[in-house]
Amino acid sequence: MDTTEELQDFIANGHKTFIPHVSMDNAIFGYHDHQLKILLSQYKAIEGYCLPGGYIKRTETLDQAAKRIVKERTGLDDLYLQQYKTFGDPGRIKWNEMDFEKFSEMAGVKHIKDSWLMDHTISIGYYAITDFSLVTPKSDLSSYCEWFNIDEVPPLLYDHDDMVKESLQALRQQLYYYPIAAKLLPEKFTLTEIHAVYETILGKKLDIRNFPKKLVFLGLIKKLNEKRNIGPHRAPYLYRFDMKKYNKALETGTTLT
Amino acid sequence: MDTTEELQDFIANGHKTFIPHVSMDNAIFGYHDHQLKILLSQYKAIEGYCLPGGYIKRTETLDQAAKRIVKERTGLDDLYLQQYKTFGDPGRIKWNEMDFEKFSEMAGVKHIKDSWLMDHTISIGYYAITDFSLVTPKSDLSSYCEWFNIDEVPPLLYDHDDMVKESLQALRQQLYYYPIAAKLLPEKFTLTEIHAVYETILGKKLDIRNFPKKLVFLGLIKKLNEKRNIGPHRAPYLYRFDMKKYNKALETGTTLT
DNA sequence: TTCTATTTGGTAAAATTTACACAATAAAGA
DNA sequence: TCTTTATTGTGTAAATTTTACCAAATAGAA
Repeated sequence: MDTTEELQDFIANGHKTFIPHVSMDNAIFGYHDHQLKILLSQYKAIEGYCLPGGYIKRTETLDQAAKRIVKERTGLDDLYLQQYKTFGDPGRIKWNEMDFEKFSEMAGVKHIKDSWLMDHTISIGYYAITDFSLVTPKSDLSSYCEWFNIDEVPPLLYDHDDMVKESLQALRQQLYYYPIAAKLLPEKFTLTEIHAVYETILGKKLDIRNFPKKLVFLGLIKKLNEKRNIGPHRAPYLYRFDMKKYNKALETGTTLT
Repeated sequence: MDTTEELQDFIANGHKTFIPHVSMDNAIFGYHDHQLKILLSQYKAIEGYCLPGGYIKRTETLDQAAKRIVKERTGLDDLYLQQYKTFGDPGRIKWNEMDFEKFSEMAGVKHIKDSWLMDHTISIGYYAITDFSLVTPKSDLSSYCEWFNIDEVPPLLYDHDDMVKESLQALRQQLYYYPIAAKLLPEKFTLTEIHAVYETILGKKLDIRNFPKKLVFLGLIKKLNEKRNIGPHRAPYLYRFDMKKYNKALETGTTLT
């Protein structure tokens, strides 16, 4: 939403387009060159950071909603997306009087408290991950948006600390099963690059010599007959993901380490 | 709900107590003596089976809601409960004219279609598991409830086939990490008994001699200085779960097979 | 006392994971 | 052209874990 009119219409009539009482908050992770970040947004009316979120259209699937909301913030279409948990404890959103006042003022709407937005709302959690160098976070009328290093995330509003913790846990687990790294690397990549993806996301060291063995043995990545010349030293071979093998491994349940 | 009055009040005023647009459907699994079953319910007004479900009170947490809904059907308090996925695709619930008519008639309410119940509703999925020999399924005014063998589940209404599939998958995965078997066995049990739990839930054979090794090695179960005399053959030792070790294993991420 | 049915302990083989060292080589600089 | 530098590629032995089995132990029935 970029104009006050749109926002006012959303407050007055959004419940006709969107499912009331149900929201979606997305943990959008970004990886690039040994760094893991997460996208946080800050409402202009309310002090503090939270995960970027939105509402679900009555006509779209949950996956579509997640994709749309993530695209609104990142401009990207092709990220790895996964539902991980739904949050709905009573009192998960706590606004004080000043929050209401500021929001009322910002939106130019009087009876905010009576709005469909202010009734008890659960939140479906998705996480996403992409290369953050491809993204210019998009702010809108009511919030700024910005990347934070994963170990420099400030305390967040509502139950969003939980969300970050649980989504990161889900991401780390699923890195072993799903071709997540494929969305974070160019089509052809070196072993050093994919090694860095795993080390950074998992937050621990992995032996560079042993790391590729199983990946190659299972056929999940394939060595190409090409090298990349990147400096005064031996040139690394390039590799590529084999999605067919990955899907087969998913079915049979074979897993890395 | 056991009376027509209660049902009518629920239809007219339920949205004040419960969160509208949000429901909960529970895959309640039952294990006993090599058998895995699931609890299905059949509306009296509507043809076909589905998972037992309910709505979430505005004052309770999601876990509390799941516990309450499961208790309504099983009478039990102490089952293993876990959220696994939320479902919310448009058109997930399809009622035809006859369904509306029958339900109207059963409830004695005219304008069912205008009710809060009939608006687009998402469903939070929990699964539960317990010993089915402890349970007498409770039916109520609008539905019967009954155990089905897991491999004899008929096609279900709505998106509930998906729910069974995904919840079973989650159960099987989590059996490796969480002390689920502890809720399915007496406090003291034999290796043969716990072996049967794993084989039955996972749906595959596990070598009886190798099976206990890791469980015992990790200290998750502890051998007692007691035997149980059950027939004309060597008496098996009894074992007990060590919950402290289990929780420690959960934190450090050690896993079975 | 013998027999039956089941449990238990143990061990060798196979598979997987871990630890670790040095040769190969692209290109920058002399 | 040769040397130097920084990184990548390959291989193997050791340690650990998993798998596949056999034979002894034993409670109670016959």
